[in-house]
Amino acid sequence: MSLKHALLGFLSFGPATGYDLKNQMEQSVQHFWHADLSQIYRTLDAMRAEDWVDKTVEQQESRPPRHVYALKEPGRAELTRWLQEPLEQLPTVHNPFLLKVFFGGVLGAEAVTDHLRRHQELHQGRLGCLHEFEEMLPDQLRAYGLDDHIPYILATLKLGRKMSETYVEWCEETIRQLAPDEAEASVPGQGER
Amino acid sequence: MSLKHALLGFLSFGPATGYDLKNQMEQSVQHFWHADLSQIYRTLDAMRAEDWVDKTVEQQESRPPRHVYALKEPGRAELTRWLQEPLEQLPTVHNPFLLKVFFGGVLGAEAVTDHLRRHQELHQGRLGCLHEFEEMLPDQLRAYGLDDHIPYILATLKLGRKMSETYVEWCEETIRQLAPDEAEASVPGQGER
DNA sequence: TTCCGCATGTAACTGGTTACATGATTGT
DNA sequence: ACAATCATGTAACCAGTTACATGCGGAA
Repeated sequence: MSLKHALLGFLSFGPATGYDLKNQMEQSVQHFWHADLSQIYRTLDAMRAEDWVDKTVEQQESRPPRHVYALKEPGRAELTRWLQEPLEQLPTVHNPFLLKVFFGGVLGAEAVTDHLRRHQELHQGRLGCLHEFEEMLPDQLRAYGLDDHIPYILATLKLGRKMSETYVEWCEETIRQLAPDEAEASVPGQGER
Repeated sequence: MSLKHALLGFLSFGPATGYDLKNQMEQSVQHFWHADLSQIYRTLDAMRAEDWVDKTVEQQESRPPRHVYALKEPGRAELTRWLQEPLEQLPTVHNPFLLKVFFGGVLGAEAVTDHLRRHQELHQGRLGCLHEFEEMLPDQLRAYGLDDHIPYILATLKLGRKMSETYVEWCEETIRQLAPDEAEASVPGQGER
C-alpha cells in the first residue's frame, strides 16, 4: 500500500502531526491521493511499530496536545526504496460516474446529460483549486527550503489541470452529441441571445 | 458500492456467468472499473441474497458447469434508481505513480524520468486496447440488439483515449522539462540521428 | 449561540486484493 | 510438455469509509 509511502514522503519535508498531514495532502495531492484522518492516525501508528517514524507529544495550553511524527532513518530508507521500485501496471481506477454514462442507454439521454453537466461543474471547481495551489505552493516550499521539489510538484499539478480540462471538454462534446438541442442551454451567458 | 451496480448493468444486457462478466468488463470498462473474479463471485452471491438476480446451473459435458445469473425485476429497479442518483463529488483516486513523481525531488530527475517513460509506454498500450474496443464493440452490441447503447459506450471509450493521450503528452513534456538532455533518447527512430 | 478550526482517536463495516485449490480441453 | 482458456470458488488479509466521541477557543 502507498498511504504509508505518501506519509513518509510528506514527513521527509519535515515533522508533522496527523492533522497537519491531512491538510498538506488536501492542498497538494488531493486530485490523485486521498486519505481520511482516521486512516492517517492508524497508519502513523503502524509506521511507528515498524520504526519508520518517531512520535513526540507537545503539550499546549488550552489546545489538545500535538502528537508530532518525525521521519527516522529506516523510514527514509524505505521511502527511497519505494520511490525507485518500478510500477508494472497502470493503477486500477473505480469511477462510478463513467459507469453511469456507460449504462446511459438504460435510461436515455436526459439522465446522462444531467450527470455530465454536474461532473463538468465539479471539474471546473477542481481547476480553481489546482490553479490556487500552483500559485501558492512554490512560495511555501521555498519558505521551508524545499526548492528542489518545486518542479516535480508543479508537474503533478499541471497534469491535474490537463486532466480536468480534458474532462470539461469531453463533457461539453458529449452533451452536444447526445442531446444536441439542450447543448446551448448548458453554456449560459455566451454572448448573443 | 458500485460493483453491484456495474454487474446489474452488464446483466441488463443479458444473462451471464461470473466468468463472462469478468471478460465483458475487461473488454469495455477496464480503464475506469476493475474487479477481480473472486470479488465478482462474492458480489453475485450477495446480489442473489437481495433478490436482484436469479441463478441457474447449466450442466455441460467435459467442462465445469455454468452458473448463469439473470437480472430480476428488483435488480432492474435498483439499477435505474442508482443510474438516476446524482453524484455529489468527484471520485476519489489513488495513483501511486503520481505520488512518485510528486516526491521526485527526494531522488532526483533520473529516477523520475524512468517512471515517466514506463508510464508513457503503459498508456500507449492502453491506447491500442481502447482503439480495438472502439472498432469491435459497436458490431457486437448490434448483434445483441443493444444498438441504443452504442453512443454512450463509445463516449466512455473516447474519454479513455483522450485521457491516455493527455498522459502520453504530459510524460513527454515532463521528461523534456526535468531532464532536457535525455529527452531525445526517449523518442527513438524519429528520423535523423 | 452556533459553527469552524484545532487535535485526538476507536469501532464497525465495506470493499478490494492475494493466495490457494480444482480439473478438463485445446492450442503451441 | 506447457501454457492458455473455461469455470468454479474459499480464506485470509489489507485498505478505505463511516459513524461516533471529546473538548477548547475564537469568530460570526
